[in-house]
Amino acid sequence: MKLFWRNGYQASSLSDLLDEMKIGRGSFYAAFGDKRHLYLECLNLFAERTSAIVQKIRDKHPPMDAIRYFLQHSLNHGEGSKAGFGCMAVNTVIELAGIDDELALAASSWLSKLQTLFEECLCEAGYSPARAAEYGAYLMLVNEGVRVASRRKLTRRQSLEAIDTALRLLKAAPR
Amino acid sequence: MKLFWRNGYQASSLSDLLDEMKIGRGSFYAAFGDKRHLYLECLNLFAERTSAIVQKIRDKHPPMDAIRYFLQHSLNHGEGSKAGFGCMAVNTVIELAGIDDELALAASSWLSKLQTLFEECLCEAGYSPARAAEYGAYLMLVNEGVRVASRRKLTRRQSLEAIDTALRLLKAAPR
DNA sequence: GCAATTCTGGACTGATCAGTCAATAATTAT
DNA sequence: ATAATTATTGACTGATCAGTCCAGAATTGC
Repeated sequence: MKLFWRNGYQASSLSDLLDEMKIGRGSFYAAFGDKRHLYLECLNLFAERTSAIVQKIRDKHPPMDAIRYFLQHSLNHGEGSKAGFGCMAVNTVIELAGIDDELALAASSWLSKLQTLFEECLCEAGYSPARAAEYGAYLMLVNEGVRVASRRKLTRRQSLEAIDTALRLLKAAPR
Repeated sequence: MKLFWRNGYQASSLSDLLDEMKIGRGSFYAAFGDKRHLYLECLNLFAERTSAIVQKIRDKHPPMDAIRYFLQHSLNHGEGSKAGFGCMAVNTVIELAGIDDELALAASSWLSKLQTLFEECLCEAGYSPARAAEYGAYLMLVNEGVRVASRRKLTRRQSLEAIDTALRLLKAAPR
């Protein structure tokens, strides 16, 4: 999953995957079907893991803080070394839209689900359902932007400041 | 350029390019060097064309309107059929970061230049230099988000509304 | 402890890839 | 008109790709 996440679908050759997994070709095809099928599984795993992260953050923090922490998560260059990977769903949409629409759609659908999680946080924070829907879409835009930005060679500070601005503007808006 | 823009670098095979350009292999290599070199040229062409679009819009509209029109541009499914292509620079950063850092950096640099154009508009609209810098970064985040969103199968309406929200929040902020 | 079953690795296949090159066609110069 | 130059083509190369398959290793059931 990490390899696909970092390098994308096409740039991850089967040999690369085998090296990373330390298994032989036969085992791979016996266990996972084919490259594409594994990618789909990894995409689902990414979605599950990310959902779990959101849940964990929501359990510990008030909803608006949770949104901030989620947007900031995995921007640190230390933790698990996933900085610079971006979001696997965003990466998939960009790389595979028009190339493999089924995979791109799966990724896009997960993003829609994440957007509803944003909406839930907003509702919980006292926003009206209509406003929650509107600002949920806004936060998805911000999220997509953050994940693109995290693949560029920008300082962590720059990313954090942009998130800060986006959330400060949101806070100033009526609930 | 259109083929690279729509399909990305890796998914555009040389045969695809030759079919699109309607030339033979030898002519291609005589004229463009190699696939990678052509991609870089296309990236530069994309940057030039986009700069020209920004200039054109700025000439016709007050600065804040110009920003809105730029963010909305090529979201229409009629005009030149570039809807769903996203931004070639964003696509390049996502696809090629870690794969071909030189190309990814070229794309990222152009995005930085675009960000300064946003800043110029903001200054022109009466924002202080400090605020213009901050909101320029914010607008780049929004831009990146919009270009990701435009590769998903969302309705044009959804994209426009998210842009609307992002700009309304900005307008409400102090200059 | 032995046999049946499952798992594993790596040689192999055909397809496709980017890039080369020499023969040919088109153009330009004289 | 003819020679020199330039442009174009598509067959060719070696590399790499995803996916197959079978022999041998490990595991399981009895």
